[in-house]
Amino acid sequence: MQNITDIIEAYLKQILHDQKKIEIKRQEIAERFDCVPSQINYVINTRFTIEKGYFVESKRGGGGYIRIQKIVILDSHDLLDEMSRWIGNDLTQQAAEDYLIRLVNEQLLTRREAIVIQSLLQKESLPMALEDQRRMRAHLMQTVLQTIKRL
Amino acid sequence: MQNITDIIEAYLKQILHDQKKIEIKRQEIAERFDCVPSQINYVINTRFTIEKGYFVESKRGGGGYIRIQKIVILDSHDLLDEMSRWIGNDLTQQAAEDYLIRLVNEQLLTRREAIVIQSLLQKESLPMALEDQRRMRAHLMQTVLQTIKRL
DNA sequence: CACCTCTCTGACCATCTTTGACTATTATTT
DNA sequence: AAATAATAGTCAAAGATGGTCAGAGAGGTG
Repeated sequence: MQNITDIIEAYLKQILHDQKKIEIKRQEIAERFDCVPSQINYVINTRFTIEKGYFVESKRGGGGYIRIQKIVILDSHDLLDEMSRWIGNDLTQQAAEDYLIRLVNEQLLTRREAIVIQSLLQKESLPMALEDQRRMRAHLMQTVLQTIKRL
Repeated sequence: MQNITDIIEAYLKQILHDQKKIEIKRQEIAERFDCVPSQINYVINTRFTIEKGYFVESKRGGGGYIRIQKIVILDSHDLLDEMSRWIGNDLTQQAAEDYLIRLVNEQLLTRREAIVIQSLLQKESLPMALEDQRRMRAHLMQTVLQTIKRL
């Protein structure tokens, strides 16, 4: 946890812990952590994705901003359907892990369950060409989502 | 006990004696013991395997690490290893269900966990020729058995 | 000595992070 | 309306780690 990305991520999440939404100025954050502005984009693109449950908006030009919100979906059924739609028929290993973590946070899965599922979705478990792997992973994840509904 | 592998192994295990988990930087350890970085991989691959009761994770790139955890060896590991042997690389849907029921009875899985796994091993989840399906199912089940060890 | 197994090394690969030049968009000023 | 200023976005290259693998080296055994 000495790389800037993790530090900035922690900083933003800590704020989001108290507030549901934050609005930052890219340049300001970059200055505060002494990094280039595009670093902030990297943090957002890798740590505040839809898979992880965040919604990001931004505006350029004078008075520009980046706004980050934690997505709250009250009805778990809806969350499962949303996830299903997001996934479609293509899913990377990283995205799968992010979704599983989200499901654990939403208490739709236990940590143990997520670990087992994750192990089945990792590339070592899907011995096939990369493209097929992602399709297969998506297919299995869809099954998981449907199964959770009946648990 | 004069070769570097043993020395590094002892060093790491001594730390693991006090802590359940350690996180190292490959390069740092290599420097400390004056060896090439890949030596660390050798140590890990030969001395910190799942069979020996260790679980290892890592991350590359800036802020990368290697994390080693000691997992508790249970008697039930024998059962898991036996099942693994029985299954080999071919598993029917019915047999899979039977194994899962057994695992639930042995309290190695919860009912919910078994249901999720079963849903992933059913034929609808494995869209491929029947023969491949059975091989794939066996492969996934093997993953499950290994994963259970570190739950 | 011949042979086998375990260890060690280094070249090459894969993945994640950081940086900066260039681009796109919006607001403000002329 | 056009020019300028103020922001944010994109992308590819460089940097920072860890992983793999094949071959060389070392130690033991018949």
